[in-house]
Amino acid sequence: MNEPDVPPRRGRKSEISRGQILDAAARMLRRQGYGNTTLRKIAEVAGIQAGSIYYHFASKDEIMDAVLERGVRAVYEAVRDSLAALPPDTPDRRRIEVAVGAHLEALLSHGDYTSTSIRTYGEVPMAFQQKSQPLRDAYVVLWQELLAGAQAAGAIRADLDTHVLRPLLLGSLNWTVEWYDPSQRPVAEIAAQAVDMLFHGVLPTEA
Amino acid sequence: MNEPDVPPRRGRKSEISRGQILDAAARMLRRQGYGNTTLRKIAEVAGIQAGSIYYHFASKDEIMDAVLERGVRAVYEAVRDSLAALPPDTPDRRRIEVAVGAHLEALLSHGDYTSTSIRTYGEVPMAFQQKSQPLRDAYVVLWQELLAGAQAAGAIRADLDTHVLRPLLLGSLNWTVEWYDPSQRPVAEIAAQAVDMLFHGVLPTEA
DNA sequence: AATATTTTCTAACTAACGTTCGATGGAAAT
DNA sequence: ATTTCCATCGAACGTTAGTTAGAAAATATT
Repeated sequence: MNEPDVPPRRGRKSEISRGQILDAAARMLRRQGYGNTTLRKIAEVAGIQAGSIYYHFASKDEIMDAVLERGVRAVYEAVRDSLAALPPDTPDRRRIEVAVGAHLEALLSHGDYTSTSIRTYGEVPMAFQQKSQPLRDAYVVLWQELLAGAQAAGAIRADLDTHVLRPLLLGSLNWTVEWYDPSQRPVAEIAAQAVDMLFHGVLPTEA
Repeated sequence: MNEPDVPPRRGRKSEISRGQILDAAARMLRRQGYGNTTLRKIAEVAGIQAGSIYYHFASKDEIMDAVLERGVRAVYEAVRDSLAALPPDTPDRRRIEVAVGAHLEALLSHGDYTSTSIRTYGEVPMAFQQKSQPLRDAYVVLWQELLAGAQAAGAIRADLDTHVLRPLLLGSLNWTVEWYDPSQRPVAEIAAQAVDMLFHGVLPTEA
């Protein structure tokens, strides 16, 4: 019904169910949070029986792990790749602009995984916050180097602390998952105004 | 301990326990999220038995309600009062600066209630998101009027959409509950840089 | 067509949840 | 000293959570 046109020759239907379980889990996590997401509801959304989940995953935690990791990875790779695709001599301002756009686009257009990895991360047991921690750290480093590099090159004011600038900026972007409404504005418009404010501030240009 | 100086004559020890239960709930909610916060753990932290909670609250939901509402109210009133305390002729820039400072101060210094009302709101059942919704709406209106008024007075660039500016700004501030570390910097320093960035942007002042 | 393998279902188990309620201790009032 | 009322305890209830295991169905292999 919703399989790709070329069904895998040898016995891998399992992948399809596994994907549906993850999709259902990501959607439920995003909407109802960790506390109200039960295996039975996930199974219902995925169209199978609760017990059947255990053929694909060893535990509920393993599902959470998979969803969270996939979310962070999607954002991380989107930003990293969009930066890597730029010509080597791209000015720092442009690189920041691209990174902001890629981050927001991945967050808001790329399904439930990314939103969930932002919204749900703070409320899951520490035990499997740690599983995706290396990726999260790598992502922070990516931004930190981008901003610190820009500052060293003179593209960002020298009197700002990039260790404050970075979380303030990323917080502003991350929080969009709580309020952004696709029916109101395109993502690009949010990104454009965010970059505009970041660069020039909100005060009118004066004498 | 935290009562008014005139202890109630007749039998009001109940208030103390009630406060301890709320404190415990707020702390647990902040650290472990809604899903992993159980009545038995709250009772344990509060130093009483699980069943005893029901002498003070009718249900778990009532506790959540109380914690959430108290959190939003603290932030709302802190910002509202700090604005009301300003002289009537205070320029818009200064008013925004004060509001940002009050919001951050309430969020980061005022205990677990405010942080929880930010972090946990998105993951509780809609049924009692609605209880604190009026207050939340009022707070949004407060900011919206502050910013729109400033823009009308020419203190904010006319080409910015305050309906995008507001959530971007508040998101940046709200996200601090995820990363701010009191042992690193005072809150005022974060507030100062946030306002600086908001007003002037991060680009160097050029010719 | 028969067999072997992969996937799902059904039904149950245990633990923990929110909640209830009668018994119990201690402080205030008589 | 006795009574009254407030606050807590302790043990239990019904429900639902995550999880398990053997039977059954679906699919692939020969």
